Amino acid sequence: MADSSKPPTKGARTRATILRHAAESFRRDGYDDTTVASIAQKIGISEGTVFQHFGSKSGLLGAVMDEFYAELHATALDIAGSPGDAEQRFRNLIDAWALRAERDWDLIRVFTQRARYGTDPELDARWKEHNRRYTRLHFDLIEQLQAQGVLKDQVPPALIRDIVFGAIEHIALGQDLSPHMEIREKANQVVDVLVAHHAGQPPIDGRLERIERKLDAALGRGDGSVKVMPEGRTGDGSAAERA
Amino acid sequence: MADSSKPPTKGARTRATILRHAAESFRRDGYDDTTVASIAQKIGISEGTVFQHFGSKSGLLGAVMDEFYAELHATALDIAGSPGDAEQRFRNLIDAWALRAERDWDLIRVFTQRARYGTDPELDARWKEHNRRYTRLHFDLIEQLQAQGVLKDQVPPALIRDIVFGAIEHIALGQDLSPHMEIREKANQVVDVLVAHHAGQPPIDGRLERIERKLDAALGRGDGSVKVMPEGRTGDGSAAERA
Amino acid sequence: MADSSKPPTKGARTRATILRHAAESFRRDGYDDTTVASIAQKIGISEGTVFQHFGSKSGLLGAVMDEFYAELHATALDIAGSPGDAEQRFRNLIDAWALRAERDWDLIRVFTQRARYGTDPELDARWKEHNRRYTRLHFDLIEQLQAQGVLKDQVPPALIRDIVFGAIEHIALGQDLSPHMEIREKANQVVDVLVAHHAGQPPIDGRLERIERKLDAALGRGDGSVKVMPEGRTGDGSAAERA
Amino acid sequence: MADSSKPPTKGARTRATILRHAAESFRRDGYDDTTVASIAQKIGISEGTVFQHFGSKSGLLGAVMDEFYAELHATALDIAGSPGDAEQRFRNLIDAWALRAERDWDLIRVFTQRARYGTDPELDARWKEHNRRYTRLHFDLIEQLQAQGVLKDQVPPALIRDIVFGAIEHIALGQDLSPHMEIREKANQVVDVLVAHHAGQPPIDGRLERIERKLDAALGRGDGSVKVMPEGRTGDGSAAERA
DNA sequence: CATGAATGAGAATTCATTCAT
DNA sequence: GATGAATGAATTCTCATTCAT
Repeated sequence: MADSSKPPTKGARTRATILRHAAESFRRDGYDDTTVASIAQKIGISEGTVFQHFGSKSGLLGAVMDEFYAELHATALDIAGSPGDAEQRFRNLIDAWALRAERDWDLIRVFTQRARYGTDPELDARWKEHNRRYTRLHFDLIEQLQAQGVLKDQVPPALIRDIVFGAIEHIALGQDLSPHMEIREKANQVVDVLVAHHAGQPPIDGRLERIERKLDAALGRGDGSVKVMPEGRTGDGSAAERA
Repeated sequence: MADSSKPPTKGARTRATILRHAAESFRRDGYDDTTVASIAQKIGISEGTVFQHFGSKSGLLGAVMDEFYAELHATALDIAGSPGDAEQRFRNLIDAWALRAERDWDLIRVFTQRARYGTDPELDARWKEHNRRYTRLHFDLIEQLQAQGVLKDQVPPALIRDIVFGAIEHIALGQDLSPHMEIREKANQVVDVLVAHHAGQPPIDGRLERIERKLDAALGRGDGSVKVMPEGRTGDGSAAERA
Repeated sequence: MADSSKPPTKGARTRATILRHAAESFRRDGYDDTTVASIAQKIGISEGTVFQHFGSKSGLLGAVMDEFYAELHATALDIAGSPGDAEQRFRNLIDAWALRAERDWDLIRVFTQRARYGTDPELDARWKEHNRRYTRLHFDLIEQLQAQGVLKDQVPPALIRDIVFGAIEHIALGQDLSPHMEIREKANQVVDVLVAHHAGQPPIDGRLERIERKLDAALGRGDGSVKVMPEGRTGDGSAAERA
Repeated sequence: MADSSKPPTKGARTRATILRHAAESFRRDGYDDTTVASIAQKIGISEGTVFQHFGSKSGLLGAVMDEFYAELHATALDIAGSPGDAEQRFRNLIDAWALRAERDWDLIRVFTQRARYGTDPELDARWKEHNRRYTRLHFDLIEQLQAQGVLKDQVPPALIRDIVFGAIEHIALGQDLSPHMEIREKANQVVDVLVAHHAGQPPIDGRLERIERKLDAALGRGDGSVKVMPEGRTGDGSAAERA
């Protein structure tokens, strides 16, 4: 998608300029209240030029979408390919999306309205394609995490994806227009809910601590054995029982 | 919600007819591709009449929305007020919504596109109001369930709501146009994910209680720390044990 | 087509006004150089009103065409139904068309260009229907005349129609823009060509008569051989004569 | 007409290619629905190139027309210059045109619509010039045939031309889109109608013969003054009679 | 010769909406 | 309550055409 050759044709530069201004306008005014004329005028080119490059207004939105997802996907690829903890990479992936939603929700909102909730099949198909590619990265990680027991493995990966993305969207939508959205934070919480060892354990943890303290008190001991549940639904406790 | 007066004025009947056809048209063609003229024509009335009754096209959509939510809320009220298990009532509530989504997604889609993703503040406000009223029922139950330990209580109720509804929407959107949508089934799975005793804890809980009781007994104490999960299907095992 | 009820609705009056001005504009500027805007403006109505009444620009042309043919057909019906000589009625019919072509060729030219030579199937169908109805009158007379021997009966009626109308069109086209077109005269000649006893004979006939009379006088004879060709191919008599 | 120089310049080849595709497109889609862009694209050249060669879209149509008439005229010249019967040559000429109409009516239709019924004076002038040159051949033959008595000589040659071509056009137009058009056959019938000895003259002939016989008898002579219609299938009888 | 980019001037529509009757 | 007529503003999109390179 990025042309690595140095000299951008005049056409390519025009194209990029249009794209930039179009995105801005869609963000600010929404799709319906953006007119091709206004974009062209602001750039100082002819209206026809826009149509020559993008064919139609919705084609223009499509191109803006392409660019958005190209960038998003590149970032996501970096994260997914980074070394280290699968869970962390998954969290980073989600966080990257949440960050994006925080920063550019107005644009995402337009994509969503026109492509997914709209009636333009072409645009919808285009969005779906982007999404498939993008979500595949998550999918892979989800499966890995399920294998590791970090994510519950009886939940279909697609459902986990729906929960994460659906919830984030709902959250973003709820905070409509607020300047300081806390989407990232909430997105993180959503992941917490799904990650097994976080999944409501705190209370258990609390109780475990209490119990441990009682035990310690009763037995006169005091070590750090409480970080039980390293992987999730561990039969571990049974070991204690057995004892 | 239901007009208890018996003789529906001629005007009222016209109004109802318009509403019915408008809903149908919105469902089938979406908002933009529905014209007031086409609705009027199909009914055989004048375009002006529609405006007489609803003021504007978006007012008409608003009215369709009102009707939809009136019915939805009535159903929800019934469920919420039904006797029995809070969890079951919660599940029924969610299921009712999922059922609705399965049956009438095309209409919900229009509401969402125009009210939530759209730029009409009035319509959005109207939707928000309906949603608030509707979601309150869930909210209450969520809080109850958290108190009962069925739902993790460290997760803010609003987040749980966002997860449930967001996920369902995502699912519905994904199954676009498919005749046999499995929204209900998936919605149920979403709830499962959120309900604590499915989250891997049950075994732990049972053990914890046992352990704590034993300890208390051993230590000669008897506080109420165990009142956790009064409804949870977990206490059971312990009861058997106690016996 | 003509509404016999007296009070023309306001709508009907508007419609008629549009029609009148549209015809004028099509005549003067042709189809392409006529804009709906200019028509509306000249009348002092909104552009939208024109579209409300006629749906589209080509629908407007269609309506103009309808009116043209309605009038034409009415006239033709009168002529066809008038008492007297079939040949005369046929000639009058053709003459009426030629007169029309002389007076309103600019409009007919537009019909022809758009409906018959154009690419709008709807318009073409509309024209064809009018033409069918109109030409049927000629057809009937042609058949009658063939039965009477006035028109050669070995020529298919449709061909006679094609010759007459085709030739007139060709003539009209050739005299393009000339103010004093002699279409009627030429149309008459075309019919002469087709009518057997006129088929070029008149001048010859005159001479022949003269010659024959002189000869008879010179030879001292005096039979009735001059009533030649009262109906058509009368040469027969000569056989009798010979005898 | 044909470029006798052997090595066609690259430019010339491009020109020819454009011409060929343009003709094809005009035929298939008509003038309005043909875009210069589509032609260029199909050939794989730039839009500008087309304008380089033909100056304008209507210039392109003009060039296509030139080519068409060049070929047509060449054929016609051959026929007109062929040895033998004038009537036969006339018939062949008409037949060649009818054949052309059968084969390439879609293109002729475009010429007619744009040049003769259209509003482009330049194109019309161009067409008229071609037509003049082409029709002159017919004209000459018509006059010859009239002198020979094959065609009625009191009918102006121009009218005969209008009848023939007008009728053929009408016929072609009527058979719209039909795959097996019988234009040639009908065109032949049209000529039959015009050729004297078919046109009801036999009776006149009969009388002329009679008269001549009377004269001969009266004057005691017996020359070949009957040389009228040397080609006509009629003179014969008289010869036989004379014998 | 050829090109690719830019243009620009419409022009036809569409439709929600108003209002007198 | 209902209607029919009129509105009118706003917008997308089309394409032949030009021109610098």
